[in-house]
Amino acid sequence: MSTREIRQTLFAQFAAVADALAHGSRLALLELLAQGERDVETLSGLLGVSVASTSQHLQRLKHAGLVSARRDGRRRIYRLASDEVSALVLNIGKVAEACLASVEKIVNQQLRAQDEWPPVSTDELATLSARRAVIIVDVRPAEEYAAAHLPGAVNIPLEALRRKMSRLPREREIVVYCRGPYCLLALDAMRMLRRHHYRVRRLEESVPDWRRAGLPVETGPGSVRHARA
Amino acid sequence: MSTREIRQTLFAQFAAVADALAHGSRLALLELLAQGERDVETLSGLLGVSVASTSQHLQRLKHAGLVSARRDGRRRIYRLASDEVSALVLNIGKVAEACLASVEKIVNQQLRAQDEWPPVSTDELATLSARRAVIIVDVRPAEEYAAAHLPGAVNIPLEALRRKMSRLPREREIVVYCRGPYCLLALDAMRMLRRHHYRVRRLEESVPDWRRAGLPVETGPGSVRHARA
DNA sequence: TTAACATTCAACTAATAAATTGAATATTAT
DNA sequence: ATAATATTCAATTTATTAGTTGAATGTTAA
Repeated sequence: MSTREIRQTLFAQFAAVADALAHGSRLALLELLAQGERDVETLSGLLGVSVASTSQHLQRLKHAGLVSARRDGRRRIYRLASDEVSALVLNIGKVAEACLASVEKIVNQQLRAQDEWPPVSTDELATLSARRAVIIVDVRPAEEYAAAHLPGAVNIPLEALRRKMSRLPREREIVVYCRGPYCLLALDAMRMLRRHHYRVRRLEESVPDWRRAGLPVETGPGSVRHARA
Repeated sequence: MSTREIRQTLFAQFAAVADALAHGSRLALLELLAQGERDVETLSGLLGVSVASTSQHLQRLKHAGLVSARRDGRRRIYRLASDEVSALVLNIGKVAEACLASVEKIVNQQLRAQDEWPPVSTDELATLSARRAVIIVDVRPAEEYAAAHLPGAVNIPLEALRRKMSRLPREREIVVYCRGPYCLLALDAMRMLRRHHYRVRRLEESVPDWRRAGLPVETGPGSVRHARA
């Protein structure tokens, strides 16, 4: 195999990975799978895309090696091949922000502008959390919280927030997080909490980043105490 | 603009970036442009792809915001929009290595296997270089060396190496580098030097990484002394 | 065994992409 | 002005892709 052939083969394979990423739905699927494994129908629902279409996108991702699948009864459960994949998706987002004016505009006007205060950094959160100065709220769906969440975080899915908000004390600052910087759940939560005069900031990092950084995550469902009306 | 629309727009734009990367020739173009700006004809020659095709690939990259172009006389000079783009290309390579068995095999058998000793790390090189324990050899073409090279490196393009090798002292260890981990120039150089009983290792990082890490690079052509027969 | 279910497969349509060719454009040199 | 040059544009062919529909597969529950 000549030097030239090796180079061409390598870059062609890299291109195959990029090709697998080259569709909005597939990127959204990877963002979801970064939170934990899921079956096809659930993904289809969360995405708002037909089951057949979702299945085919998942198969393309699998063919590119970015996800793997296993059977569980009559369901097929897909999972990310590696946390590196979600880092790659974030990297694409970062480059898109840097290189595409249209993206930069959306991010600044629609996402960043909601943040009256700058997002909390991972380091800062560690400090605040250690001296119990903040309440960490995970606003993702219960399944994703159960798969992995930040140590000490409580789970209040966005859809339940209005109902359960009253349990949150107003004295302590609240830090919300969701699936990552391009997930909008935390922004919606922040807006809602601010309207009710909570002090709330956002954590940009999320579980996949946290785990990739070698920091510990907790697993298991939210407490029954919180889940009761 | 609804939350859902924002999310879909964002991911669609991210997908456009991935789409721009989804071709072997375009990834190879980005690797070349990461070394410094270049005109279309030169890129076409280095790539071994027709001028028209090269031009069209460059335009797609430009449309995605990954490169920019300026005129210089009758030439059109393309350059990377940001060093982040070359980091993204490396990230894709890394994920491809982790996720695609075929890539992992090629990298291990064809690239890594050539390294009898592990590559030099950036930190190690800094130490070795500070006490003049090594000679750093940049085996890229002269234009790329001139655009930016590691401090203290001498330029011996691979094609000139056989002729100029004798100038290298055998007492000191040699560290070679080229365009990055997926460029094969340094490997060829290493093989050639080892056949002539030089002690030689490889630096995996390259100029774009070096610069992105905030380390200083030098510019300017190689010395006349070295260029003379 | 049969029915119900989750997922995949196969076939189809419409849209998009890659490479090639020759013409068109813009800049410099004569 | 005119010729030469570097690049882009336009048109073409061929191949690939996304989404839809309905049938096929494989698993569990009745």
